[in-house]
Amino acid sequence: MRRIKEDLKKAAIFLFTKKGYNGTSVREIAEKAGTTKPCLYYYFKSKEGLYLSILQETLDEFLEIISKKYEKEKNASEQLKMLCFSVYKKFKQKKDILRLIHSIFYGPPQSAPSFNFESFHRVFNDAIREKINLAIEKGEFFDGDREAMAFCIMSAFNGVAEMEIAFPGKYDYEKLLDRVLNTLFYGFSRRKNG
Amino acid sequence: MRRIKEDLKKAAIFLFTKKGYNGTSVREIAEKAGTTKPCLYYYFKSKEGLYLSILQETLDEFLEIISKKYEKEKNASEQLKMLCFSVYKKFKQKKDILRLIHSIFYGPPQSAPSFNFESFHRVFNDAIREKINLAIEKGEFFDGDREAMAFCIMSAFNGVAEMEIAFPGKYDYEKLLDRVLNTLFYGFSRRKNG
DNA sequence: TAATACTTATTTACCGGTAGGTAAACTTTT
DNA sequence: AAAAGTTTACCTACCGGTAAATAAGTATTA
Repeated sequence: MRRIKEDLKKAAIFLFTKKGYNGTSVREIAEKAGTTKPCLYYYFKSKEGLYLSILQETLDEFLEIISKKYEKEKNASEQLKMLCFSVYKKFKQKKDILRLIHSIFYGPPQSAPSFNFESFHRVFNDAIREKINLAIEKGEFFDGDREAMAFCIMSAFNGVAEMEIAFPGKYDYEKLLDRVLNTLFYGFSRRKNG
Repeated sequence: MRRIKEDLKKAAIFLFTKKGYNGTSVREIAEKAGTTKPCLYYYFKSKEGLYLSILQETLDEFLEIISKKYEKEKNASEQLKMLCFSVYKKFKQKKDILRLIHSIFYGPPQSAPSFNFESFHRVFNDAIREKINLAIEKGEFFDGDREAMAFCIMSAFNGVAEMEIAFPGKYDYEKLLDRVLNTLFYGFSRRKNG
């Protein structure tokens, strides 16, 4: 009964993530959902409305994960790792949508209705920065260019996620993320000499 | 006289990079080039043909840059830096097309005709790996997880490029790249203790 | 040199198909 | 019967692609 709205959303996710926004027609979506086009317009104002509601929902889920504190671990670097792995876990859950979001965010400006993803970057970056500050305070990391350190960590995370999107199943990406973070953290660790 | 083919290609680049492949119609391209649609089909077999020729041309330019040896600098880490900055310089020249390529590569599989960009990643990664091997041989870097080190460098580079695409003009990205590489190289440098 | 024949380049006019979107009728639930 | 949900049938606009006519350049011949 009240199933159709969910079915439409699922069908839209499936098709948008497979063929992109412009490459997917509302007819296809309706058909895949086992209903008809006007019904889609009944529940969502437009193709754009359906699309934006999917993006917003996904963004919110991520912001929630990132906003947690991860203070159970004692070491700051372990807290940082927990943060990254939690976001990564969510990423794996929502891989297809994230692929879509990624390509829209970095893609041609008018290739899809515009949506502001900036908060994801800002919030994630802030969370990483906070843990880095803590790590430096606690003497785990050397006191260097904190912005650059945060950038390295975020980029490395992003790199693993992108690899997984581009070459799914080719590596054990969870292990890769672990190795890469270990390498970074070791590099950032306080030196005894020069 | 023989100007039209070039004009078509330029118009196509402008529109594809602004609106994506699916979002751009051949009519628009022809119009912007100051000619007509069948003329486009005269020079290029299809919309897809025009598109692929643009991508291939760009990929080739990058492969050429990456394949250089950068052996003028004495330090391995400086050679590595030169490699990154050379690729970055090319990136800035071709920013719009790279944005398009990026979003296709990481985007939904059927959002545009398929094109194999993998060689870019492989070749760039190999070039970085080679310099890392050299840096370790020469005692500049500690002897650690080389794959992870290469991954960090490539991801950092990628991160700067993506930032520049997403937030153009917001930072001095050349300086950011320098800072980030310095931070990584310092982290990878051989320690006297611990 | 001027008319010819041939090739290349470009246009007009059109094709079938599908895009996003909607009016209005019909069916089901309350 | 009123409200909510769903469908049929349709709209206009545009899509990628092409046939056929035409224009422009070039080589050949008289």
